This record gives sequence, structure tokens and C-alpha cells, in this order.
Amino acid sequence: MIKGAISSLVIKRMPRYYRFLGDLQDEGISRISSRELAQRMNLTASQIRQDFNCFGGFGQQGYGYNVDILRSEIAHILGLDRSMTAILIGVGNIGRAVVKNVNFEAKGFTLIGMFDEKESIVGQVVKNTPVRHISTLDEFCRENKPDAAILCLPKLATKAVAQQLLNLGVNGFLNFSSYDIYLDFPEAIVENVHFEDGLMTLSYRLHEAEDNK
Amino acid sequence: MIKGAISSLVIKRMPRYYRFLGDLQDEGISRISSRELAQRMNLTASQIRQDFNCFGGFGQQGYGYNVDILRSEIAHILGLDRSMTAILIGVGNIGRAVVKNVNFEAKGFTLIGMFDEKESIVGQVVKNTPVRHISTLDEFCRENKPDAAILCLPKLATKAVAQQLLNLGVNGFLNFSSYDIYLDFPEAIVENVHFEDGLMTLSYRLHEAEDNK
DNA sequence: AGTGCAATGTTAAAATTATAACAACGGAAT
DNA sequence: ATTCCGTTGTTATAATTTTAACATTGCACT
Repeated sequence: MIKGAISSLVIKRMPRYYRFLGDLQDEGISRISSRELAQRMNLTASQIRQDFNCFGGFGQQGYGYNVDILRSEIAHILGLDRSMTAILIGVGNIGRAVVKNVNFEAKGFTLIGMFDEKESIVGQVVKNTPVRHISTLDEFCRENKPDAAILCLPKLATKAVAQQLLNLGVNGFLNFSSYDIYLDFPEAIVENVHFEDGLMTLSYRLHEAEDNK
Repeated sequence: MIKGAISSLVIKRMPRYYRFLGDLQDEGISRISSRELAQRMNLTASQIRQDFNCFGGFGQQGYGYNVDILRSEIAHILGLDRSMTAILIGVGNIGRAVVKNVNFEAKGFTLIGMFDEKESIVGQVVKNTPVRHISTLDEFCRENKPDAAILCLPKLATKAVAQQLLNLGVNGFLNFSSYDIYLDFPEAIVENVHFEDGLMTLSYRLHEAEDNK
């Protein structure tokens, strides 16, 4: 039972809960209260209960939450238990790193195609998926209608490719380039991933701590 | 002139401004108003002015902001113009990808050491830095006092290594493992980077959009 | 069966964050 | 020199988010 629109702040916390509950499973813990979860995760018990209650609440009064159930509920909320298809564009440095390190299958995504413009890369098989030439992208998308595109392209190419894909009916994007995609197209769903941002905020906080000495 | 404590939400937006202003420079744009910046970045002009005014404000009334000046002010706020030393621990898949794709120098960080436990990796030179055995970590840290540690370790090792480094006086962490570090040590500054989170929130939003059809 | 305890779901209050409004400023034009 | 226009810095309002409070529920124990 989902009530109204969920705040994006709540959504962004869900993957963290999901991850942490997995750790609890590894520890063999099968039951936890919001109070203890809060302590462990550096949150407040109130926030945890509020977060879960956005989706109806999965706990039992006087008992707490069952770790397995809670985790699979979150998986369901995030849609990890439903299957979607994705293509990856740009099989260079970043593209390879992403394919190697991101577990798409575990998140419900099946990689059905990879594309690059470099002839030396086209034809290679990465993770059981052959790399196709970018010129075949249109045809491929019309035939296979992928749900999402993982963009691992250089800055300049990113915007154009995103627009091309939008026109082909692909409107989910996971963007690993350092260029933020801004598309004024309401259907478009874009997640920008910038690992350098963490380095910059770390820098800020380190200097802040230093200055306050 | 910095007034009081800055909200972490403001800090998290700074890298994005920094990036976008770089794009504007590439386009040859040297001057911009908060209104136009807001349009381009999908924000409100109010928020932009408020954000910059947390640090004193860098604009000129009736004119707007000078792109070059604004960007370098943000760089200064983030501490990118001040030098810090960092070590990287775990030179496996993720570690290599991070070294290849993250521009530490441009963010003010100098990589002074890399560590791994695998004998086959130790001795290799990655980005002009030799990989040392993890057993030499203590000695190295006592001698060189690195400001930050980039953790690219498997889940299980992460917590222990973080604790070890804390004891050695290293208290800035950029953590790329899928394990969130929770240290109840007030000095510790931790930034967790989880690229899979973006995939999960994308999944949520895609399914949400689908369900509302 | 009845009572007490523990922890949830929910409602209310506080705090924070974002948006809007406006006054102050500087440059350009007359 | 004066007025007007545009845009900032700043103050005030609105909205959101977090935290706290509490009533309700189900289990365990006697």
C-alpha cells in the first residue's frame, strides 16, 4: 500500500537500507528494531519508521522488523525483482569498469547490447554480450526497445546520444559521464553518477576540519 | 566570508555547479545570471543565489556572475586549490578503474602510495605510483601521514582497514566498496560512493513511470 | 485468561530547506 | 547628472523534512 508521491529523499535512502540489510543477513541477524537499526546506521528510529511507512510499514508491533522480509520488500519497492532491459553505450575505460563492477542482473537489468564507435572494440565480447557498432543503434533500439541506456561516453557525445535515444523511445538513463544531462523532456528519467563528487565533498570536509583546528 | 555552518545539501550541490561552470567555459560563456543558470540547470534562481551567498556571494548586481571567477571561487570553497595527500588501498578491479578514471590531481589530491595484499600486484607501477604490500601500511602512514585514504576493498576488509587507518591518524575516507563505513569516531570523515545506488533509483523511477501509465 | 512490555504505525511539533519578494546597487542611456 | 533597468544580496514566507510524542498492537509470561 503506497500512499501518494514518495519524496525523492526517501527513495535515495532505500538503496542504503537495502545494502545494510544484506549485511545484517550476512551476520545472521534475522530480526531488528528501528531503534537498533538507527544506532547501527547513524539515523534516527523515527526516520526509519517514517521511511518504511511511506510504503505501508513492514514491521510487527512489539517485535520489530524481519530482516529477510524487509529487505525483499525494499527490493520490490525499488523494482529489483522485475526485469528490465538495458543497453550500454561507450565501451572504453569507464564502460568496461562499469560492466565489470556493477551487478546489473542483481538489480533486475539484463544487458542486451553494447555499443561503441571504435572499430577495434566492435566485435569484442564483454560479459557474454558482443559490442556492436554505434551506427546500428537505431535499428537495434527499434527492434529490441530497451528500457534503459547506460551512458559511458565522453562529455561531448553524451548529450547527442541521449537525445538520439530519446527519439528512439528509450527514456531511462544512467549517466556515468562527467557531463550532466539536462533534457527538457518530461518522460526522460535520468540518473547522473559522478564519483568525483565524493572526492570534492571529501576535500571540502577535510579542509573544513583542518581550518577549525 | 563564510557564515556559520553550511548545510550539507548546499555542499553537495557545489560539485555540480563546478562541473556546469566548466561546461560554460568550454562554450565560451564568460558571464551568466542566476536566472539563466537556473534555467539551464533545472534549478531556481533563488536557490542559486542563496547557495552562493552562504559563502559571501560572488556576483555583481545588475550584471550577474563572471563564470571564471565563480568557478574558481567554488574550487576554493571545495579546497580543490589546496594540496592534500592520499593513498589508495585495494588495487583490484575497482581500484584500477578508480585510478584510471578519477582525476585526483585536478581535485588537489596527490596519490603518494598504493597498497594491496596480492603478491602478483605488489611491485606493479600504476600511474607512476608503485603498489606496496599492505603489511607496510603502518610504517608508510607513520612516515608520510597521508590526509586521505581511497578504499577500493571487498566488503569484509573495508571496516578493518578503515579502523587501522584511523588508529594511524588518517581520518579522511573515500570509500568505493559496497559496504558503508560506520565509525563512531567524530574525527572520521567518510564519503561513501555507491554507483549501484543510481541504478536502483533509476529502477524505482522507471517502474513508477510504468505503473502510472 | 489477564497483565505487562516492547516496538510499531501514526499524529503532532520542531527544524530545516526552498521559494518568493523586495530593497540596494551599479552600469547604461538619455 | 539623472533616471531607468537588470540582477544581486537579503529578508520573509511557504513547503518540506526530520524529530519527537503517543496511542495501539501483539506477544510472552504468570
